[in-house]
Amino acid sequence: MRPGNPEALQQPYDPSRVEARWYAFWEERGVFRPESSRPAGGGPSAQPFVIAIPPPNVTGSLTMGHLLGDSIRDLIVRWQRMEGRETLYIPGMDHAGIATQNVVEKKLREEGRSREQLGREDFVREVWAWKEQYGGLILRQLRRLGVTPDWSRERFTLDPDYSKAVAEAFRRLYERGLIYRGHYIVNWCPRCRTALSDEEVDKVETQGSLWFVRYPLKEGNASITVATTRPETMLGDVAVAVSPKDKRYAKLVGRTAVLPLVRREIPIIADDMVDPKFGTGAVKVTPAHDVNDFQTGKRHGLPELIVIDEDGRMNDKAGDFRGLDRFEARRRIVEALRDAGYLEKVEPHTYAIGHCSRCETIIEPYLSLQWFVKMAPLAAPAIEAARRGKVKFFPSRWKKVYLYWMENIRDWCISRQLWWGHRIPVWYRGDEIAVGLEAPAGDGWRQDEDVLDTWASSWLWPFATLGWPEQTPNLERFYPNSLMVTGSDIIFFWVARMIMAGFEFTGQAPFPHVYFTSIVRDGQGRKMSKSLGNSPDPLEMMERYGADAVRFTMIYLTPTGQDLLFDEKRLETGRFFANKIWNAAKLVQMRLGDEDLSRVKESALTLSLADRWILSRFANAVKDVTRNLKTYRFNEAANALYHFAWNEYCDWYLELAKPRWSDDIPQDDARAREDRRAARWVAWKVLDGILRLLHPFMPFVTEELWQALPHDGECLAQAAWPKAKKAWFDAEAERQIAFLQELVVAVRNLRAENNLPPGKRVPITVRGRDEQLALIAELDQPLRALARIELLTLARDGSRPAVAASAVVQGAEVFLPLEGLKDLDEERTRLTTQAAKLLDDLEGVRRKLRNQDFLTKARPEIVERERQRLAQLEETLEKLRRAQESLRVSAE
RNA sequence: GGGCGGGUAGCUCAGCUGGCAGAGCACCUGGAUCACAACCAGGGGGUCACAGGUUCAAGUCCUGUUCCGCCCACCA
Repeated sequence: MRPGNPEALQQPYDPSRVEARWYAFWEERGVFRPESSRPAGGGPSAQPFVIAIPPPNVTGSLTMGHLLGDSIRDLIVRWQRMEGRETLYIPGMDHAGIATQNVVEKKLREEGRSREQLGREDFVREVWAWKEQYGGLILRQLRRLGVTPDWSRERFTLDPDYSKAVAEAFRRLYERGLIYRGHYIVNWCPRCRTALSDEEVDKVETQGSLWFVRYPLKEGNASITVATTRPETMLGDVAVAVSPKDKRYAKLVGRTAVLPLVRREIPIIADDMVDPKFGTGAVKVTPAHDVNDFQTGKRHGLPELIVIDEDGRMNDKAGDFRGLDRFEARRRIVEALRDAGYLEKVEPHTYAIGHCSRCETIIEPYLSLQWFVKMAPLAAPAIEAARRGKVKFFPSRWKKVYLYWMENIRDWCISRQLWWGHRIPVWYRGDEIAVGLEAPAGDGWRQDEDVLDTWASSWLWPFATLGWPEQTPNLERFYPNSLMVTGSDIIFFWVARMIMAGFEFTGQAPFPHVYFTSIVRDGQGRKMSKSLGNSPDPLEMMERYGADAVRFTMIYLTPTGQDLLFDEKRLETGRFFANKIWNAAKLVQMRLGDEDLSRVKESALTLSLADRWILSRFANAVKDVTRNLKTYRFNEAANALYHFAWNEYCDWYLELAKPRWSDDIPQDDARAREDRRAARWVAWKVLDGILRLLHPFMPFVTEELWQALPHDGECLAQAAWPKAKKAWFDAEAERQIAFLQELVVAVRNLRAENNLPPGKRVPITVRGRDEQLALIAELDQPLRALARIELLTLARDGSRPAVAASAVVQGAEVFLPLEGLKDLDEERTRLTTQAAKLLDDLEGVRRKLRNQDFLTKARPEIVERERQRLAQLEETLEKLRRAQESLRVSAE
């Protein structure tokens, strides 16, 4: 097929022109639909490749973190598609309960309205309106990045179908007795005014105080002193506890203390939870405001006295302190205790305080009626799966983190006191309870007021997006998914729970592999965040450097299993690389001639040494890139491709090819014309291969170039992934070209070290073995160009220039005459330094080879290699010395 | 308190199965050579955190120390 794009390749490369044009082209062709990559006649053995996007928050916009994750996912998706697998990439969004409600409430506040004013129904309507108008920005941004999910399958976690799945999951768990409702201490955010799961609480080490407060006994003058970090909760104290083993307090157990300030009488009890070594060994017990105390209270049948309300203010039970914010109350209470002589002392104390992961407000342990999922039964198969390798983590160390969490799992509080989300599918009528999405028949049913934790819907993502609970053809074909790619920061929130849900609801793991991406940090290693303002705007990055450059660079930079320290300047790597490929393609296009190379058979060509070399290197690159993709070493894959394309194909092959495809080749020189044809074909073939390999990294520029060159097929995005042809591997050609490369480098080096301008052509004499001289003769022309040689003399023996700089390459001597130069000191110094280094190396090798243990114990090929190295070093040194000698002589 | 990861060139990091320490950026020198100055050519730069050990051989494996980062954790 002839070039599809007649437009000349512009220069320099301008990503914005190219990137605007291809997305619609792919979309129109249906490239993103799984059917488009379904292999013809693909039987049941042809396993599809399925991956789901971690649904971004509907409120979200693209961050640098997304840029990495989405680049990696699309890299894999495009690669798998080119491998010929039926490929499905499922897009969608998360309704993100708290986050979204917060955003809309904030907007209302700015408008002087509130959700309470609106009421539940209108508020929810308001959020939907917001979603339609502003939501999903992130998905539109993903198009700019060039990612290719099947948009026709986009899902939202609040879609009717999805909501059905969520309610059904709840119902099944309820029927199995894995869901219960009860009064327990939960993590409460007084600002969001909702319960949270343990995972939604960030613990922050904080320098606080330990207050020692004296509680007088009811009878006598004695007292007992407790230590507390939260004096304000003393208003809710219902007991003082000591360790049953603690002799100091043994005779106080059973007696009654009087709570200071409020003068309430409370018992002194013994309980094992008390550590006699901490504080005074006596603990105030506040069942309504502390998890431990709650359990102690249950054990001893103590009342639960709530003194802080859901806004974090002291309530009516708090007497004089009622209405105060909890921290203000703390100050006042400490003050009052001090004034009344109850405060014994204050010690500095460091401890971890929980903060709301959404709004940073300090969490209040709060006694309330909530819904919970019993997790241990769900964890069991998920633990088993990880242990047996049914689910594998990359990097593997996450397995340990996952298992530790799973094995110590606690029940999950899933009710949220919000309005935006899946309303809990439970209905009440008097003492009756019914579970289901719809109200049961009959009057008087009232639905639970709360909604579900967002993660209690997204944990169904891998199968609810495919139609579960219905046994749809999609579910049948595309479940389980093939891979999950996400950040390790949501391993517990989401990954672990998806695995549990997979087993619980579908009887199998939702995916066999989980790849965790790097966390993107700024140059100083700080996590990128909106509040710090240290995250560059991804859209701006794409405008400035191109989406291709951003994608490539992020992948090129991401270390396996390590954080990624991002610096905008690094994006130049990708931009320059795109430009390099662009220019290489321009050169090749200019030199291809009129023949349609995509129809030329390799077998009809006579390949030169350089051709065989680059095809061999290309086969190696294909192997390398593919292997690194398979093992999730994406940076290595990018690296291998970068270096092959730039340092081998561009730096050497194209240079070697240039003289061969000159326009000046006479009509009647059949051999030269044949050779030109081979060079054209190989240059095109390898470039075509590079574009294919590079396409998943840089989809836009590669599609543009591929279309502009001879190509087979209509669309690079649907072209086949290159194969490393066995016949192309050619160790001999690689060895031979390596020699010539060393030779060229040696000449350039001699020139530079002796201050000869790089442009000046110099006469060079090479003395070496027949084979070496033959090789040089074979590539005579390109060598002259590469090393800027004007006259290349090959000498098997004796003859050498009288005054010359010299180097030794694999035993061959290279001479560069220095007759015209007065000062030979530079060359002398150079030779001396080189000889000294050589001598060092030589000594090392000799020491090794003198070592009997090395000779007997090292693998034979290692010993052999050292022997050869010794011989070569000796030969080189010898020749270097002769060169030194000749310079000395000539100086006299 | 428990666990995990890291410390390699000025900076950011590769280094996979133990076998001649690497890349990009930065720096220095030279260069308008007809794909590319977003380029090309050449160069300097290392106590592989520290201390032991295993091994013929250690950046790589083991032990300890130290510094940095992260995660988990109901001592009030």
